[in-house]
Amino acid sequence: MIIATSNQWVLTLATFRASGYDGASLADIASATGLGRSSLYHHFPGGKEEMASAVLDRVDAWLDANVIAPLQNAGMPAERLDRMVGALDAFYDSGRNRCILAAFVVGQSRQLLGKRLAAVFERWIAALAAVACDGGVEPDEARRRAEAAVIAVQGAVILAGALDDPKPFKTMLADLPRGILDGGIENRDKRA
Amino acid sequence: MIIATSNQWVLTLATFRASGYDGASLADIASATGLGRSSLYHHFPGGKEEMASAVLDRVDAWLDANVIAPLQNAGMPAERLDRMVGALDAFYDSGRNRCILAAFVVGQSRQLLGKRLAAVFERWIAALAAVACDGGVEPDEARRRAEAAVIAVQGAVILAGALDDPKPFKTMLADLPRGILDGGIENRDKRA
DNA sequence: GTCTATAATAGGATAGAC
DNA sequence: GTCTATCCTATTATAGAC
Repeated sequence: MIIATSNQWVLTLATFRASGYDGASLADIASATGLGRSSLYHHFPGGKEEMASAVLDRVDAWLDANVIAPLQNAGMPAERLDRMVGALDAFYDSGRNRCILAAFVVGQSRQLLGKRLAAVFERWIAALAAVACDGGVEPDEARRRAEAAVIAVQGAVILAGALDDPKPFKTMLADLPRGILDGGIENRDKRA
Repeated sequence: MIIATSNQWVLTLATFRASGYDGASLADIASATGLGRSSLYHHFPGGKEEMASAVLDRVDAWLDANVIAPLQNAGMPAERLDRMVGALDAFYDSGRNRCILAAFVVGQSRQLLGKRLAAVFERWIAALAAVACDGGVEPDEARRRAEAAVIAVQGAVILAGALDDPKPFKTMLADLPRGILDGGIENRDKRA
């Protein structure tokens, strides 16, 4: 299927990101990818639901390759976190893109994909908590900081989108490693 | 208009919150409020767009009365923040409800209401920053902490919704005042 | 694998009786 | 102020030619 072997899945992702599941019509997806509506059904007999699921498959794989794996690689905790930060900066275009996970938590897609969305967040949080543990943080506190980091990413994407200004997202990303390893941003205004 | 003078606007709000603007059909709103579709048009000749705008009016008023005003009232900064925390806990039902602002940032409602959504966030951030200033925080840092607090609320609602678990939201709310006044959560694991 | 054509339905909106 | 009936368009989905 073409969406699995070309960049067209990125265009489909962009459509769902901007419009949500309910707001993205097949005409929108057809227009974004350059395919006819019938061609979409050839690749995804299950219709829009299968398209959204396929996009989530790709996002899942992207997260594994660009977030989970780098967090688990060798290196100092701070270096591993920096790799994740770089990947997130690209994925969200420094805050100019919405989050597909947040978009899918609303409306019909919540019923269709809710379980998978929870699993994605759980995996991300677990990988972040493991890095915090490697950095010497107690397990319970590591989990709290990992949740806080994921919360910060999601919230910053919302705020940057609402204000139409990437700054809050950039600030959040810059503070993220310290939040995991030092437990806060208490030293930010004292740094060089 | 009945939605402005009864609790039916809350039911309309709930529909938009759960389904987003594009996902909430007039049949859904009619069913939630108990009104027929034509009755809705009697109150809102502008259709769904006007209904969403009216809901946002009410949310705006709710924010003024329950968040902005308490933050500006007399009292210690910590007490003012606690009042906001209590209001947010009720509004989001301890994390079981989605955020209408986040829902409206996606899809068609973004085009319709984007400017107003930005204004709501700006007002909220400004009020929080003022409290931080009253607590002795420098203006630039106060603004950063205020943004971080709003980000935390938005992100925690997303995560709690995705995990179908209110815990991340409750943890976030408990840490919010410290984040504003102390600049982080560095003392959480040391508290009683 | 992509297209045109077309069905079938859902959604937004209006008219007019009561 | 609410209802029934209706219109129109958008949307999902399918059939079948190429």
